[in-house]
Amino acid sequence: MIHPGKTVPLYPEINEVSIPRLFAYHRALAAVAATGKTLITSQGLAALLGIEISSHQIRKELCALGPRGRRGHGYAINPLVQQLALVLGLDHDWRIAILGFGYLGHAFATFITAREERFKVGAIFDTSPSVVGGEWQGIRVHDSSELEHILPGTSCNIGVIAVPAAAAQEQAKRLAAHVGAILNFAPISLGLDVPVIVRNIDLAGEMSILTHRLSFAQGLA
Amino acid sequence: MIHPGKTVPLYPEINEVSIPRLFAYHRALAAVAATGKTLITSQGLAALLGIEISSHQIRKELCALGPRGRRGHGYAINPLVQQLALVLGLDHDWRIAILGFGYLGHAFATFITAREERFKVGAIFDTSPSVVGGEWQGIRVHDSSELEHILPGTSCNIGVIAVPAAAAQEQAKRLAAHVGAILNFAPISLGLDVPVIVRNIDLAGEMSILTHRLSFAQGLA
DNA sequence: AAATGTGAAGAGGTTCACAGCG
DNA sequence: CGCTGTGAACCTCTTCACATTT
Repeated sequence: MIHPGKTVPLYPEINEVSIPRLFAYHRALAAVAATGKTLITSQGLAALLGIEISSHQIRKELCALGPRGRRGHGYAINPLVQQLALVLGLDHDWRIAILGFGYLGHAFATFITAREERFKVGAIFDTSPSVVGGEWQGIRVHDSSELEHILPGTSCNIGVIAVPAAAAQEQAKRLAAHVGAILNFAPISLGLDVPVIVRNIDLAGEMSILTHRLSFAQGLA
Repeated sequence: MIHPGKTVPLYPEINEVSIPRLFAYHRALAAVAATGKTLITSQGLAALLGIEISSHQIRKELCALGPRGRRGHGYAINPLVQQLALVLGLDHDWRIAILGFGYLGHAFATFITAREERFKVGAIFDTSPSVVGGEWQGIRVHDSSELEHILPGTSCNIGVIAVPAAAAQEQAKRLAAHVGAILNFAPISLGLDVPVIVRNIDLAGEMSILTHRLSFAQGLA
């Protein structure tokens, strides 16, 4: 049922865990569209993505965006790409503020801008004199003390915490006042009192999964 | 029931998602143990970790390792730390082979060795002449072509793929012949035919969660 | 009395079977 | 007939309530 007055469909019913998959669908479909193909089936898309995702799941997740397929034929690629871009917020650019421009910050900036053209780096901050004042892709690296001064003029709405753990808490607090979402690489839980969307990347935790499973595998042998 | 002859308890019933939390418990408890405390309750541990984990969950997960608490009192810290170390495989060192020593490989090496003393970098490979032949913490950076020659002598059992997407597939295949587990930062699904434990770090996917949720939040406003 | 240990209920996500359309 | 759309079963993980033990 569509409520009168509500013309923009929202998608709260999409599982958070499925978002990265939708992102993958979007990439794959955009690539296929570029070859001139206009129609694809859920099985065809599954084949494109490798063997890890079933056509069942693809259908379920695409259907959650609003039924768009033609039964017996498949999905028209172009509308689907546009729909996915809309749901993922990839119909416009995102400016990212990077806090901490050591190896990690640098790696992230390079990776993410190469990966998705909608992701731009809008501001870079660091505290090290050897980095501050330099440039990356024409973007000045500012001293972190200037954050409040610089950030409002950059229209960044996503921040990335790539500073050492000791500095993360304080810098995250200051960052949270200016962005709506934070990707955090620091191994601490940012105790933020402002409502901000936060994702933590737990690299040590990922490693511990590997060591646990390897230990268990060795125990079996 | 304990089977005769099986003296080492295995822990297949531990949820994979709980492993990073067990790792966090281990860290926090080890830190507390260093202060001289010998007893802690599930609530006390929850307080140490911040507000994100309930004492209920901590009890459930600790209990899955085998009941070790004293009702009415709490958990003896030292045995618990040892038990966690055993389950996580942190009772011995792990040697990590890093493929790709650009900014990401460098950042990962620095981060992970600082984070957990049991994680050591055992080998580093790259293809860039500007990096190959150099050293990091006394470890030589080898040319990737030497992988088969060097890796067997390093006793590395975990590999990290930090190379560009274009090179990831081929390098992962070669790596998989020598390690039991791989942490993959490349945005492709490594089609490996060897049985290897793989964890994929999907940074673009994490970003897409943020953009989706931000878009949705803006749609509400 | 105080905290653990644990079965049961609940929530979230995936897989399945098949109904529904083109 | 082919492929999508979808309710239901299923599985995994979290939360809860309370029995149990010191």
